[in-house]
Amino acid sequence: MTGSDGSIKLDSMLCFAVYAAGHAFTRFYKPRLEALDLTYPQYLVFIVLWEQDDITVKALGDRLFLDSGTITPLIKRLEARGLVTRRRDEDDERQVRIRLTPEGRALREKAMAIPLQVAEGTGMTLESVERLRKELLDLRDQLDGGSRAKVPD
Amino acid sequence: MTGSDGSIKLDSMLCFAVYAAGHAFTRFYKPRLEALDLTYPQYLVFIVLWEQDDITVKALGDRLFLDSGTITPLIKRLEARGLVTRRRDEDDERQVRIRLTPEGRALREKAMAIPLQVAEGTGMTLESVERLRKELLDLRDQLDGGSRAKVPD
DNA sequence: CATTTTTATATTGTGCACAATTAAATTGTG
DNA sequence: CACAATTTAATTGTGCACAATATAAAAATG
Repeated sequence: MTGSDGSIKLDSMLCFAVYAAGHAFTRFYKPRLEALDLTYPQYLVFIVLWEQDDITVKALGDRLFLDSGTITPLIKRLEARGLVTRRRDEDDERQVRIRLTPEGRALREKAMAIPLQVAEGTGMTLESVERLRKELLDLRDQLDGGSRAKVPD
Repeated sequence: MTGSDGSIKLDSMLCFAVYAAGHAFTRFYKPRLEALDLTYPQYLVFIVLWEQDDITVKALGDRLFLDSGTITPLIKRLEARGLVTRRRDEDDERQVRIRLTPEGRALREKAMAIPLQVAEGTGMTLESVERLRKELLDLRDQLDGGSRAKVPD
């Protein structure tokens, strides 16, 4: 992270490598998501909804590590396009449940081609992808779990 | 990336691991950058400027993989706070050169403590940090270099 | 050397991302 | 049960991130 003189070196910083790789992924996805007319974060929301329909804003946020300030407007844009519906839970009116419309469900077919393109785009083997993914998962847990994980209060 | 039924699984996607780790880093840096009153992207700009002062907007963008649409307003905010100056290059008036003010240069002292905190925050050895960093660098190059690197036009 | 082409920066508009705040519903507690 | 504390979403405001476009300067071309 620092040179021998104590200076901070961009090229040796892990955070910058993560930051730049993230942008590269977004750029890579952009043309592939144009057929679906989705942004990358919107695509992630659909992946969650295709896995589990009828989910609350809270659960969606927990899954994607995003809060309502990000999710609410994103979902409203999808709702305006008729891809999802938003409805208050009848038993707990604090919660808003997100559901796929038939149109939103149908997007899944168009999306099926993308994972292969991404796999090819990374130029990595399935094994090295899996290893890297796991390392990043541990890193994330370390960074926002911190010491709490080891010493619970 | 996909399950045996062809479904897309968030938990097996490398892109999401990168995305989530990036947000975790930003969250991790936030309280540490409060003493400098800088955002994470602003901090990256200063790291470049501390390495090489008197740099053009273009060169800064190349270094951080950002375009003028991102950098120009960011720099203007730093200029408004008296941390940097912007001036057209005399020999090539298309270019704008960014320079540190004494105040901007002084921030470096306050920043020196951060790298160690981050190193501790990751909970990783220097070797594994370096290995992961390099893998992400290759991934980034693959993703936005693509096949062009091998077959130039 | 006039004209095209390229390069560098700025601007506008859209969409995240998140802190801080607000509002409403639910849960916990005396 | 009353009332405090917690939970869930939405809202407001700030700051990236980037596509598309505009503008001006410099370089390339015939």
